[in-house]
Amino acid sequence: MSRDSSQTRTRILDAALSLLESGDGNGVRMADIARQTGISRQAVYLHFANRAELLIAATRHLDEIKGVEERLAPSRDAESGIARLDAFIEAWGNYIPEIHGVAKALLALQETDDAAAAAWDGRMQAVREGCAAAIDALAIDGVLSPDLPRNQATDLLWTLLSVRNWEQLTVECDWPQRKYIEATRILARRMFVAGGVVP
Amino acid sequence: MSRDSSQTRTRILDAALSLLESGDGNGVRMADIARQTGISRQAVYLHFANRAELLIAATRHLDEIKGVEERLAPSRDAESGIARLDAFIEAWGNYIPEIHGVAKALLALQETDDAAAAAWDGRMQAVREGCAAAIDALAIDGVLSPDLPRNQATDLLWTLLSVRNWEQLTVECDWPQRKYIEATRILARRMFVAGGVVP
DNA sequence: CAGATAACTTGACACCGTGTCAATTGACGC
DNA sequence: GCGTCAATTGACACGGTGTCAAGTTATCTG
Repeated sequence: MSRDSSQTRTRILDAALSLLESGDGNGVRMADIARQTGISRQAVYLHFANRAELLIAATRHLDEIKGVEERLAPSRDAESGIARLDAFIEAWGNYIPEIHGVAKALLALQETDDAAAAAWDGRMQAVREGCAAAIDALAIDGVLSPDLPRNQATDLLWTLLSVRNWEQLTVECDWPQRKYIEATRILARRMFVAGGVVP
Repeated sequence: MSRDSSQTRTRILDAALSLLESGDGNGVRMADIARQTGISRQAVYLHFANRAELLIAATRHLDEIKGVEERLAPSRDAESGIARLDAFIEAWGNYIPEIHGVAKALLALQETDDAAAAAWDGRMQAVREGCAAAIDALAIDGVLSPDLPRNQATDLLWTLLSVRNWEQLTVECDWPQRKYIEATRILARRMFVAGGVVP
């Protein structure tokens, strides 16, 4: 079974991910991925039509490996709205560093490639739904800050939790991951919870 | 004086800016800029060593045209810390849309080009200083939220005011500019002002 | 066992955008 | 007239993506 197509496919994806995670993420060429996989550059094109498609598949592959779904379960099971907000921030905020390499590559591709833009957009919409659910949970509890319409609050939370913001605070400003989570949680509480309760 | 070098230089910069402002900002090639200027592609290279240098010069040129300094004056002249924070958010927040095209191009270049990265970093450090001054003004007034060290508060405000966040809220979420300013101001107040006063 | 099938290889090539080089033109001042 | 300098034309190298064609090798099937 050394000639199994789907096996080579996952080998390519694994190779791509390892290169994207280590390294800057931007300088990963098709030839690099091929070399890392141990096949010819052209063979990569037998499995993926182009670079964008490969990167998109890589993010899906990464999600499977990392298990996003299970990570988000606690936030869905939270009892109160505030607990849900906290759990979501914690789950997503701690997920970002693990996907950062791939995210950055996809983010860079976004400007020039429609497929990549669509793929990234899809993933971000999923995050947005998580934000919306958290905001809704606050609203149901009656603790959502009254001056903010739900969808606006969702937009804001979503923006707050962007990969770029994580990048700026941890990479640029050298914050440890814990502090990032802490600050984001406080910021969200003060912004979205009526009365601005601080833990 | 039709053969004045510096005059052609500014014509190139003007052309580059007009292309960057309209259009996506990313798909602006050297040939496009040359055509828009009305000269040959090679002539552009007589004035700028490479694309990065041209874009950097374009941002400086833009700052001159738009007059950043004058815009920031009100925030420096503010009486109270809170007034200063508000004025700074307003000044910078309303400046972003005007520089957005160039900013985006420079931001995209950042990953691959060191000079572009340095140029962008320089501008962002200037913004950071504005943030630091606003936070300091709050601290002097004794109204800075006590659980936040000054430099951390500065990092946070700086992140809040990033071009990416503006982009996400206005372009992605379709917020009108006014609402962006409003929400950012509220967010900043609740986060940084002790007691979380809302205007 | 023959032969089809599919994965993969090698090598060449087109395309695009950046940047470089050389030879030439034309306006200007001295 | 001569040098200078902006600018032009045209060619070309480079790097990265994507394509194409021909050949190899292993596995399944009749």
